[in-house]
Amino acid sequence: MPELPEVETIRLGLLRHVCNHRIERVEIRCNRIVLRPKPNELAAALGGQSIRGIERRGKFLVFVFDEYRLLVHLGMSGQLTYWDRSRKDDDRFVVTVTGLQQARQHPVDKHTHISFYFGDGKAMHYRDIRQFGKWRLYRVEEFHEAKEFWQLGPEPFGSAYTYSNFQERILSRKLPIKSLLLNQRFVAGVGNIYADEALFEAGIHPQRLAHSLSDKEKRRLFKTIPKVLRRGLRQGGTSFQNYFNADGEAGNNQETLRVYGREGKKCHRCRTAIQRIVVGQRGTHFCANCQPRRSDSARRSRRID
DNA sequence: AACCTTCCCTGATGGC
DNA sequence: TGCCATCAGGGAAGGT
Repeated sequence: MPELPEVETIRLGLLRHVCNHRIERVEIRCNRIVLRPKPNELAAALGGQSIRGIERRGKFLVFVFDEYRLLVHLGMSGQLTYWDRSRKDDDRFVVTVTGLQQARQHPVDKHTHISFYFGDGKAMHYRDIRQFGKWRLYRVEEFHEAKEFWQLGPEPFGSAYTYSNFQERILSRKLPIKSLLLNQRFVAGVGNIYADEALFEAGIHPQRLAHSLSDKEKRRLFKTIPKVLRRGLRQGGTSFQNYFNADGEAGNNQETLRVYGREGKKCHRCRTAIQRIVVGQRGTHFCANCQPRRSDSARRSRRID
């Protein structure tokens, strides 16, 4: 489940390896991955092109070519890794246990759907077990048609991420705050893990309706979103199942998580058992003591009563 | 418009 | 040991 920190980590790793590399040949083996234009057309377009840069917006990677922009969304289990003939493949790549395992570079297997071959024994492989990833190639002059990209909300580390805008767009929303956080048009790059973590840090119950948050709570949430994302980025991302960086190595952020994946374990802050519920069809983890169902102000007025 | 549900997919897991 | 049902989840599409 690559979210902003994972996608950014992959971007930085790939950039080191493939920037200004010329693609000699594109091999596309998938038949189900959402990919536009069709495989042979996409392969033909990118053959001979050089990767001028790699950018990121939310969970999208943008490969920059002279005449094209390639949007890649890794979905649930997409992996982009660099391959170099002079480095040894690692047959431990297929991971069955979560945690600290290292993947390293892997040979093409049945889940490796797309490969860029750069020549001289170098390549970039796209592997995607659940096939929820999406690839979309645009000519530069048609890139403005990429709705899913241009409709993204503000980048949490960018200048467009301001509190006045943030609170304004929460006001009228009557869905659980957790669901709003997962909406990429609200804030770009937040997924299930970091949504739970940000709500914990802000002390807000995930089922609280967005419009019911007090100004204090909104301010806390506004701050904790970039905070937990930055921490994830510093740790090289969260490796639970399928995330590995461009060199096939796991991240370390799973060890700093306060609630995600910690059902039944003790809250680091108050030692209450972490609970798991379902909100908007997504597994949601929280501490019932640190994240009360009632807002601060509601509890105050209740006390006055 | 906003919100909710269903669906896509494979591997891990647990019950029997 | 094996078989089968269930679960995980980002986001598009369809329904209310």
